Order: sequence, then structure tokens, then C-alpha cells
Amino acid sequence: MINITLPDGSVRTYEKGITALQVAQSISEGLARNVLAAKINGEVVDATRPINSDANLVLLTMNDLEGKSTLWHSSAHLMAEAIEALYPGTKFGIGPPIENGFYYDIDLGGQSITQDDFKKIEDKMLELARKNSVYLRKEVSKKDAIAYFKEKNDPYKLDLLENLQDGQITFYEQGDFTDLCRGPHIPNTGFIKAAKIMNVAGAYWRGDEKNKMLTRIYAITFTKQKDLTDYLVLLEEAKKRDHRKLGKELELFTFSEKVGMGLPLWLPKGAALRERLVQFLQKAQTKSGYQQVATPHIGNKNLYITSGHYEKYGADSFQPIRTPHEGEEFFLKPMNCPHHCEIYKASPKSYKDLPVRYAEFGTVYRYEQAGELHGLTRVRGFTQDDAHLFCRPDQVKEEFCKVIDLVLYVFRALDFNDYVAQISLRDPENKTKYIGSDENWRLAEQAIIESAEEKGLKTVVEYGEAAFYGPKLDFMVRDAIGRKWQLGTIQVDYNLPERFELEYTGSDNQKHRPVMIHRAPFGSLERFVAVLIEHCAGKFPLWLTPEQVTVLPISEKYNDYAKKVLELLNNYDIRGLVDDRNEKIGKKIRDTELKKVPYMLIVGEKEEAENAVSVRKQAEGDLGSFSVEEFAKIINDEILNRVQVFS
RNA sequence: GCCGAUGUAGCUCAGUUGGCCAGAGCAGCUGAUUUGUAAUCAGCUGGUCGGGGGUUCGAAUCCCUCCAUCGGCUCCA
Repeated sequence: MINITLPDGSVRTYEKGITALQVAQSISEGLARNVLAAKINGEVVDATRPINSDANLVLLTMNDLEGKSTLWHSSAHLMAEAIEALYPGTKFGIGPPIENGFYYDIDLGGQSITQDDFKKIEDKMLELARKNSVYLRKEVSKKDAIAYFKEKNDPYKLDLLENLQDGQITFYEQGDFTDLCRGPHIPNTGFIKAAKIMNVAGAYWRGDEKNKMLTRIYAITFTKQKDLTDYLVLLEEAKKRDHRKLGKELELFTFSEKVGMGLPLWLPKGAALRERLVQFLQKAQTKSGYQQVATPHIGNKNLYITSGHYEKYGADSFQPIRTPHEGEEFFLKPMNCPHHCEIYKASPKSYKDLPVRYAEFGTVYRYEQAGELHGLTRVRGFTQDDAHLFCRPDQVKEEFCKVIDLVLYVFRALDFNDYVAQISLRDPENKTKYIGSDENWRLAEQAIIESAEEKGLKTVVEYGEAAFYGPKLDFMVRDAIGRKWQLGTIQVDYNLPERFELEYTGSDNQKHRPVMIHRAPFGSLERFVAVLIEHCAGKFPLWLTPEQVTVLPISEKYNDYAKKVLELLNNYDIRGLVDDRNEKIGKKIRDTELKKVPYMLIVGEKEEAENAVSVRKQAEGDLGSFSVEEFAKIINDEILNRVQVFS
């Protein structure tokens, strides 16, 4: 007999060799129907794997990340089975689960799959699923594995096998399909009740652009039809929030083929919003001892040779501008740090001067490959809310923590309440991608880790995500519908100060090297606005929104009163417009609702007589009648509540 | 850059197998209406059918090419 400890701490006794699925059955049939996999002593395995000794057991369902990915991984096998049945001779690459669903990379050998084929594949998947085929785990020798895929003529699987050790190779078989796979898998295909092919795309074999392009089929499955329906509704919601669509509708920004791809043009309303964000951050920065600096949009090639950016990115940048006679070379500024280093060098620094904090809303230009551009989130010209802090080594942690405070202040003011701090470190496998000594990297990493800990941030560590000159703390926020975005970033850098030979004189009258902190709470204004639009679905916080109110006169007779109301509100720092078009009030309300203006002030005979406004809140409706002063106070209180002063 | 899809008026979209001066709604303009909480009515303007080339008696429609956009891949200082 063995003891199984469940997550709630309860211990149950079973016969040796019992499976997680049987344990679930002993608890309830309903639970057993939902168990997709099991976590035994922390390891995720098949729910049908016999347990032979005392163990901690977690039964994994669709409510667990691991449960979901097990279902999706198994679904990838099911989709492969369906594809093999429909397109005989298809060669298979890899088919992993992803955050939402799974994909399989396949080589159709000249055939192609289009949207019209999706239904056919979905139907086949569900037909196969209904057979309740079990996922059978088999340990195979490397020799037998190679023989199997040679026989089947699956070169990608053979490629994968090359990197696997004999004795660790397992196959999973369900129905007529056998795959090289580590597992785990769901007990049988019957758990898959709903399937949807999402799209097809090209993907390089092993992610290397030198390799052959395979067809990647994205799909998602669920254990209930309703979950699929809900998921599709969520996707619709995401579509409605798309910042490219809303940016157009709300007249915030546009693009022009003539100006060039990836070069956003800010329309008046968008520019006003952007300017407001700048002022908001600038105010907090001034309070934190930052000094504003300004640098030109181009810089001499030598500047970037010194910084190391030329070597790293020179070939993949906009190519240099040449002077007509001297043949000097200038690059469009791709980042502000080297310029700020030179500002630091403009005068000798004492240890008493540090830290110095140079801030600049610096517009930079980066050559992004055509296919990488995406709305405002990936552009070729953008403005960073950049700043560089130069400090003594003993000040690094305090400065870093203060920057964290600033980032969190920004998030709070804009309602990003769900975030994780990602500690982005070097790729330990490939240190040649980075500059600087191991010791410098160790110090920089330590500063980040300790600061994040001191601030009590929820963190994850990612290797290979560091910048080439130093590790980063990246803030990953979750928006209102659960999608993840990278926004603010803070970086500790011991390397650029060395390359630029930055110095300060210490109390010992010796020269010392300062440490540099790069930081951008927004990341870039373009990206931030994009994420903000999607987060709030175009309904910006009141303090930020382009138009806070629109005054709607019932008829032209009340236009003068409407203008008077707006003037009064302007005196209270409330901004807006009068809709004096010759339209009926219903039409004006409708148009203003669609523009997502937070407040509508309806004025007619009654209001004029009482010196009042009738207030209607966007998406909520009539709030009743208020005096202009009352209304102004309500608005200003609401704003103050949201944007506390940074301290 | 690579794979795949798409490109018709400022916006959203129709346009059957190639065939009369290319259509609609919204927006815009003009006029009427002077309006009470999500679309007043009428008239009008507006299109190199992404650009270029080709096939054809005839091309928005078929072919080639370039450009841009979308979904991915790769990349992201």
C-alpha cells in the first residue's frame, strides 16, 4: 500500500501501482472526467502512469496551466493524425503547446492548406477524438526510433532524434498516429470536445532562417464546446480593442505610404494625448531630481563605434548619411545613451555631483525588417521616454529602487495593475553576444536582483533576454483582457561608462568609474499608447483623454449658452468641445458616445434658465442635472483620485 | 528579409463565369427642419478599382512585377 498526499494536505491510501486517474475516480467520477494529467512529486506525467511509492499528487485539469498545455500538446498529436489522414505523405516537424492552443509545423511537400481546409481538418480531428483512442507511451531504443522514421520518411523527426540520447526516447501512439514525444499526454482523445484551426503561417525549421520554411498550423482545443465559444468571443473583443482600428476611429494617428512604412503620423488628438503623457512623466521626473537634456537626431559614426552599437547593429541599421565633401558619416540616432554619455563628459564630475540623471524624450530611428512592423507597437521612428542615471557604485541599488517606484507610479496612474517584473539575463550558452567583463555583469545582475527583491516585486528570470551591454528588469503587464505586453524597462550598465571612459573624482581624490542606469517607464510613447489603447479599449483615463466633455446644445438656439458652459469649464482646466452642428440631440449623443468622450453635457431651455448642465456619462447614461461648478468639481475630484502626485 | 493572404470613394464594404458611363451605407457639401438623452429628410460632390507592364475586340475581374497592409517566422540596442 502507498500513501498519496493531495494538495489540500489530506492523505489517502491506495494499492501500489494505482494511477492518478484511478485516484481521481475514487474521489468522484466528475473529477475523473476532467483530469488531463498529473503532477507527481512536482513532475508532470500521464494521469495513467502507475504510482509505485508514496507521493504528493496534484490532479491537473483545464484550470491548471500544465493541464491545459497537456491537453493542447495531445491535441497537436490529434491534429497531426487528422492531417496525415487527409494529406498522406505529410512530414512532421514539431507540435508544441503554446500560451493559447498549439501548433504543428508540417511539410506538405508542395500541397498547401488554406482557410477553406480548416473545417475539414477540424471535423476530422473531432471524428478521431470521438474514438477515445488512448495515448500509449512506449519506450524505444534510438536504433528502433531511427528505423521507424526512416521507414516513414520523416526527415525532421530524424533530425530531432540526432540530439536525443538512447534510453531516453519515448513514442506516443494514439489511433493511427505515432510521434516522437516526451509526453505527457491526456488519457485518451475523448477529452477533446471542441477544436478550431486558427491560422496557417510559415515558420523556419528549428527557427533558423537558413532552413526550409515549413507550414505552421495554429489551433486550439477545449474539453467543452462552451469554452471554445468563450474563447472566440474573447478574440472578438481583442479585435474591437485593436489599437490600429481604434487609432483610426478616434483620430489619434495614421500612416502614409508616401511618408514610409513604420513611420507614425500623430494626428492632433493623438499628439495632445502624447503630450499629456510626456508632461505627466516629466513632472514626476523633475520631482525625482532628473534634469532634461536634448540631443540631435543624428550622430557621428564614431560615437556608435565607441558605444559598441555600430559593431552590433551597424549592418542592420539605416545606413549612414554622408557629408558631400568631407565624406564624414552620420547615423540616424538609434538610441540616446551615447549622447548622454557625452553630456556627462562635458564637465568633470565629483562624487558629490552624483547621481546625475539626464532625461530626454528622444526620438530614435531603427531599421526594422519590413515584416516586423506592426501598428504603433513596432515602428521605425519612435520616441523613448529615456533617461540615464550616472551614479556611484554605492548608489546603484537606491537609484534602481527609485526608478522602480517611478515605473509603478506610471502603471498605477494608467490602471495597469497586473504585472510581473522580468529579470532579463545573459544567455549563458552564448556570452559572445555581449560586451564587458564577467565581473561587471555579475555586479549588474546582482543590483537588479537585489533591488527587485527589496521592492517585493513578483519576478521571473529569463535567460538570453539581456541587452548586449547589460541585464534588464522588464515590466510585463497584463491588460484588461489578459494579454501580456512588455512596457517599462530598467537596465544596469557597467560597460558603456567604461567604453566612454566616464569618470568622477572620489573623496580619495582618485578617478572612479560611475555606473549607468538606463530606464524608460513607458518604453516608447508609441508602444505605450498602443498598449494603453488596447488596455482601456479606447476609453482613456479622464485626465489623459483628448476630450473630457462635449457640450451638446439641444438646438442652435442654445449654442451661445453651450459656449459659455465650455468657457466656464475651461477655467476649471476641463477641456472639450461644443457640438454645434445642426443635428438632433439623439444624433449628437450617438456620435459623442462612439467617440468615447467620457461626459456629455446636454443644454437646452431648462439648463439655460437654471444655469445648469444635464450630465450624461459615456456608456452609462443620464446622471441628472448639475450646476457647472458642481460638475467641474466632480470631474476634478475624479482626476485627482486617479493621478496622485508622485512623491 | 522569408511563408501565406489581402488591397475597390476619407471610413466600412458590394461587384456573379472578363462585357454598357464601377455600386451602397457612413462621412463631406447644399438646402429644408430648430429638435430633450444612441442615427430627421432631400439633393449633390467624391474612385488613377494599390503602382507599372502584359493577355484580350474588351480587365476591378486573367498573367507578370513592384509597393503597402494583415497573420506568422526571424529580429527587437
